[in-house]
Amino acid sequence: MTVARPTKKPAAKKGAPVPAPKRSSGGLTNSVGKITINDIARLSGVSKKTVSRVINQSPLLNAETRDKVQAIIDQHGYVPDPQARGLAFRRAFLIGLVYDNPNAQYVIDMQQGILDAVRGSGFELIVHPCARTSASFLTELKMFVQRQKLFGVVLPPSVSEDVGACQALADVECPYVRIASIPLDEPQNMVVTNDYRGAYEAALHLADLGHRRVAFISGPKSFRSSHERKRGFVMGLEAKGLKLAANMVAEGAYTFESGWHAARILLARPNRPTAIFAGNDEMATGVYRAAHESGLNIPADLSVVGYDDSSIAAKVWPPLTSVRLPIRAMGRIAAEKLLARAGRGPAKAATEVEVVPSLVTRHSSGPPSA
Amino acid sequence: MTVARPTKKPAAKKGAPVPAPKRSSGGLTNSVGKITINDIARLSGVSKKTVSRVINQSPLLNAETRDKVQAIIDQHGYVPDPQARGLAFRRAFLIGLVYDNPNAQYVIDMQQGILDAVRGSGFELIVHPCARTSASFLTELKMFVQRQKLFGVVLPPSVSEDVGACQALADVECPYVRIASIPLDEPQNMVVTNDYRGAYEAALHLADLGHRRVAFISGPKSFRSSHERKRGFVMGLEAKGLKLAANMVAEGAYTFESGWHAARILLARPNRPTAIFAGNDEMATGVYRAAHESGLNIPADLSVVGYDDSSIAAKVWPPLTSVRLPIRAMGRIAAEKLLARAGRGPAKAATEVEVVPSLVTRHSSGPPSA
DNA sequence: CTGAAAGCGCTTACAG
DNA sequence: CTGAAAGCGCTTACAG
Repeated sequence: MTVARPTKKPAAKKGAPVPAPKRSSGGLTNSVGKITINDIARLSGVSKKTVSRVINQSPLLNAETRDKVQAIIDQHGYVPDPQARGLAFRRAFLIGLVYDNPNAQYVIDMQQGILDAVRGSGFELIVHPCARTSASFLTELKMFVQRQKLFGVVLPPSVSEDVGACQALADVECPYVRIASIPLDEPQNMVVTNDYRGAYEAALHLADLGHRRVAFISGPKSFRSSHERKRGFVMGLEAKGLKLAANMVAEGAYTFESGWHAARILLARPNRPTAIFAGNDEMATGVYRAAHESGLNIPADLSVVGYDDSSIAAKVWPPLTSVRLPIRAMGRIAAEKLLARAGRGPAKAATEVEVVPSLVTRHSSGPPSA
Repeated sequence: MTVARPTKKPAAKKGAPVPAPKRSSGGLTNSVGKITINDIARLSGVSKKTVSRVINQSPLLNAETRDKVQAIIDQHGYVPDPQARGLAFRRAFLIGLVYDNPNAQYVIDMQQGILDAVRGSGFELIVHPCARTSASFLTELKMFVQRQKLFGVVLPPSVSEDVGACQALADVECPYVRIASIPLDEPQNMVVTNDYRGAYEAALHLADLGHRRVAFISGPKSFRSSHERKRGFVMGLEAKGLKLAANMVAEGAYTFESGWHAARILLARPNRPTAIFAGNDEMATGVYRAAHESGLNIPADLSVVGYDDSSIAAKVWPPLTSVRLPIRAMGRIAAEKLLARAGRGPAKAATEVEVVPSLVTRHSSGPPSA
């Protein structure tokens, strides 16, 4: 049977000892004609089932047998075919990233983090942007996950807050990890970002600088983080004996334009704020725009603090003070949790769940001039 | 055989006509117990091979038979298992995006474009960031592609310019499409971005505004686009009777910091430029920083033009004039070319290859004050 | 134009 | 602790 295959590999067929294959340059790429579990079985003189046991690290396996087979595997640089394995397992070795997030840097960082976690495990990352508001969102999500038989999916905000999506995934028995401000689910399904704390820090920072009249631009109500960041900010101010006045709050949509618009409104209020905390960096840059238009100097006339510490924060002028989230690490932890389900990866991944935001002080915040 | 499977689907077993399955809400998700090619074959009273012919749109097939089978397929919302299909085809239904690009928005847009192209085709996108400078780059690339049996890969700059990477892909017989400034390969393997033209436009724009003393910050020499953008800029200036002085050129690295540094050097030259064309937006924001530090007002004292029209362009102050590349469309075209290889997708995709950059005029460019 | 057999490369029961 | 058989859901020759 193997005979008929148009393999480019030399010899190595017909049982019996074979000369170690020429491992040219890299040593890992023994040309195109791929070596299979059957080859390894024959070469090590065991059944393919036993090779399979070695691959899957079955515990009930003679150490000697294991080592012998492993040696052959290493020698030939054999790697099992994920497709065939997936077909037999009825599950693909693919992690999905389902996102609905306008922040490109956030998504890219998260992708990197997931890939950090799967490196060397044979898993790969498949991306799936989506529109939560679309009528076919849930149907498409189910289709995607079912069809690809995904091993699991990572859900960053705001998909992570979508109850329907999580229910849909549960329906098709697809493991998921949600990344959100607060624990919305069992620990093994969560990475908590503690937005409350980040916003709390931002409040202390502004209060310590001497600001008394501060404003807040929230994200959309549909985002959990909007509420958490507001709550943390309010609590932080209170800890310093300050209050967030009702007319010092405006709702944005986590976009540049919405931040701009909201800031215009806040700056037009009688007794305008000397500092604005924006729910994310995108909106903070919108605040910059409004300040420029009003002839306000940052930070002399107006202090601005953002959230996310996205790549834009260091590039605007003046550089933006912002709350940093370890996004890449969050992606890594989320993927590790998924792998932990399969007994791969550290077991503690199932419980490690918290991530701590930290304030990065730059030049957009300073003492009030008045 | 099918009997033993713990399917949740009702009836529909044991040959013979069956009641149409309850297509609940969406109609597409008939629960977990997946329907297979065998079910369709039995239900339509043909062999599975014939069903396979319908799936793969075989031309030599009785129209009547085809319609009958297709009806059953539609009725049950049957979708072939990509894993099983891939195993038999010896090729996965996955498109890879192999990138080494620091611009997050660029990568995200490209991903979106690729997904635009594969929508409904059953293909999915798998992402693979890489480090071209890493010693194991080529080995890892080969491993990745071979192991996943990728259907094809899309290569944006600068991986697209890597001869070794293309050779490696050819070695493992993996189709690829390169996105680059100029035709580096056969048309079916290329999407050409015509950077020359975009830079030419930028030159005309600045010359028309009345600038005589203009400067250029190039990308790294290792990027083809660096040379093309410079060449186009020089030619554009020449068309207006201007020259790019040797001391008005600085080399950057397509990063914020490098743009900042290069601009400092250029602005310190005797008889400083009244306009700077940066090789990309990242570097243009660096120019902004340098201008701020020198107390130079944009555009009154210094005009700035960028390249890419990335999302940051509209958010900095003043909004940045930049050359726009239709990145999402580029991704779509690249993926279409890959699908065209399989007879899927429009045949013209094999030849359509050019993309046209366009200048987006904002407020960072104006007439020189002096 | 259509089908029965063998196979893609792996794993899951089931024996021993 | 190890193996022979059957199977995952599809397709490729090979017949007819």
